[in-house]
Amino acid sequence: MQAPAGTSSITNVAAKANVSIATVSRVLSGKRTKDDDIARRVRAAAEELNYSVNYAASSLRSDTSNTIGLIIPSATDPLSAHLLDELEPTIDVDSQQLLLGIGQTQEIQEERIESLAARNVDGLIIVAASGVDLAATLERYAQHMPIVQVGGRQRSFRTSMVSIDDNAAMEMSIRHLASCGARSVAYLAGNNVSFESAELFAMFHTQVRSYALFTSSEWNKFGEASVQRGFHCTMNLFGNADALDRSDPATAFLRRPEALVCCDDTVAFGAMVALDAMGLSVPDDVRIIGSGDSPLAMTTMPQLTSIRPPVEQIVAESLRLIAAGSHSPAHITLPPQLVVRGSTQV
Amino acid sequence: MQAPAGTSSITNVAAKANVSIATVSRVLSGKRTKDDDIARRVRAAAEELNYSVNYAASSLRSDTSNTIGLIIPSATDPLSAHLLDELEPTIDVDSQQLLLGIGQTQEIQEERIESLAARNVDGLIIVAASGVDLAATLERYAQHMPIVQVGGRQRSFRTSMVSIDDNAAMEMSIRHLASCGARSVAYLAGNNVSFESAELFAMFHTQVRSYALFTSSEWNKFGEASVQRGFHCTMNLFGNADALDRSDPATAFLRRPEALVCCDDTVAFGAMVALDAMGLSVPDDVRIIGSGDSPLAMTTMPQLTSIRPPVEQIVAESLRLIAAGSHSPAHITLPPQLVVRGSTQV
DNA sequence: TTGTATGCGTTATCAG
DNA sequence: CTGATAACGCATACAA
Repeated sequence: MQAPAGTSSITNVAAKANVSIATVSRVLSGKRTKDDDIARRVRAAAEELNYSVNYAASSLRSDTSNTIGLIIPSATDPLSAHLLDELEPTIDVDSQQLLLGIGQTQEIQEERIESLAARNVDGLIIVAASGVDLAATLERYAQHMPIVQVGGRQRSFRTSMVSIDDNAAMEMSIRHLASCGARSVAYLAGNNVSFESAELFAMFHTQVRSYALFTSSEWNKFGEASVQRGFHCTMNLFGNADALDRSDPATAFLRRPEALVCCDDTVAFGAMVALDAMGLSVPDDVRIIGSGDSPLAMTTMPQLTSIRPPVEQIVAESLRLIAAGSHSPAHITLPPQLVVRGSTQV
Repeated sequence: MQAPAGTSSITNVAAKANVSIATVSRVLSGKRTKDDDIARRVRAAAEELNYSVNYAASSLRSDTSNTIGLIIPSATDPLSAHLLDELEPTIDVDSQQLLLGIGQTQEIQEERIESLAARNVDGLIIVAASGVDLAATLERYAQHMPIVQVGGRQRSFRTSMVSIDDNAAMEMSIRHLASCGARSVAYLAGNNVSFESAELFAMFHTQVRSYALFTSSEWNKFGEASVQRGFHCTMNLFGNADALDRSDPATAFLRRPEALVCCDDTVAFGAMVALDAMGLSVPDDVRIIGSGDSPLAMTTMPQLTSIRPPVEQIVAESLRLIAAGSHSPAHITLPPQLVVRGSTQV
């Protein structure tokens, strides 16, 4: 029967191994290189007593909490959920732990930053909620702990930033659509309050021109990321085009898009439902690209081509920057991956 | 300019307020009732110095970490995500923090339990991954900290349990379908390796009989929770029934179900796509009920009726049990809610 | 009610 | 490399 953790302290281990507590501390924390009889005795004693360090004491003395903080807007936010799933197993290997804060608003996110800073986390990773600017608050803490912002645009020279290259994603998307034979394309863009959406909207037009595709100002709308929005936008786009098509099939692609770029997978789902309802075929009549690579993207018919955020690299880079400390902030931009599936290819 | 947290300790506050550190500690921790000049001076000094307690020291001294642990199988698991979003703001109000562990397998979940126990969390909430039995591991720690298991079936008299009354959900579902005019019903059940699925399968049949509905053993299948599974099962169920229907419309409901109960919303999504593809109408021809009340349930056409887990109550009860301590474990079963939407009602 | 003094378990320092 | 000891910041028993 094992003794429960917390029952025994370093003193018990020291006694059992016939060494001083200092030696036990050194052996178990790896600050002692040799692997002689003493080291073995200490490890054996610790094992037998089921000893594990008291983190409170360790943290108090060494001023490092073996804890990293993560702040996200919501666990139902796909990017945040993926980050969580990727981050947790990655950090736990070297016996660190994850302290989580969740908040959608500027006020709550700032509150969480302060809470986690008060906990003396060894590093802080933040996914800012849409429309929230944390630069001022973060700068106040940047000298005391490494801070990594994931996504977003606010630039600070005191905090690190790991962001996703959405422009590259747009380029990849348009290039792919062109190579699939699409001659015209529409963009169901994100919410227009955000600067990012506007920038992507411009990038869309740049790339469309660059690949000599056609688009129309009437096709491209800002809006929320929901299935319903995708459905309604698509119904409006294609709803009364059928009659026109018959007039001249050769120029039909000028009256309705042969491809849809969606700001989000859910929008793409709605679009696919609408196209199905109108008897249009994906990908033969219309090619569709989503964004986020949600698990559901693989479960539609056909499966949805989607932009996958580089979560593994984001996590790896964030942890690297945190390990590097707060005195070497860096701004890193990572390209996402275009996962090609049936919605753009036969 | 505010001084960053962690710069000043209780000693600084005591000096500035002209009192002893003991008094500061008592005032700030609320163990001193009066609100006289001393209390005001202390609070003012703390505010001015932007003081916040050193949790490591506090934890070491008082043997309580002001931290509660949560272990979930994955952040992309809908129930876990909802739990996170509900739990985090609820606990943070009294300045506790959330330590998160994620693991899909027995081994990893046990590892997380041990890690969090070593961190001396004030309480542990666990969503066991499907097919994982943590009873043995949990019992080892149950005397040292309050443990609440959410969902699942393993019963232990040392740990608390808050579970969802799936049987009640099934009863509500079948009753609702009967009241909507369905005469026959099929069940796209969950994975058959789990005891819960088998029990629910039995409950389905009991309720179907109780409401005098018809079902067929060929209709009801175990399977995974995915859109594709829902799609294929539904295609098989209805695919070749059209020809038969014309033979005798009065008994058509014996050859194909007029309602579908799905173990998961994703399965229901797949079923809706399949029905749409076959030209069958929801809810006129077939009524559909999902489970989980995922955000996407509101974005289908028509919107999906679904079983919503009582997340708010789960969180409230879990925290109550943790506050009550480890010496009063309880088993609580909470009824879910049937959210009626367009997929079962016109 | 207030202040003084002790100890929580660990790591850092320093002398051997 | 090892051991003895100080110090981390706080909460609390105890004395005033």
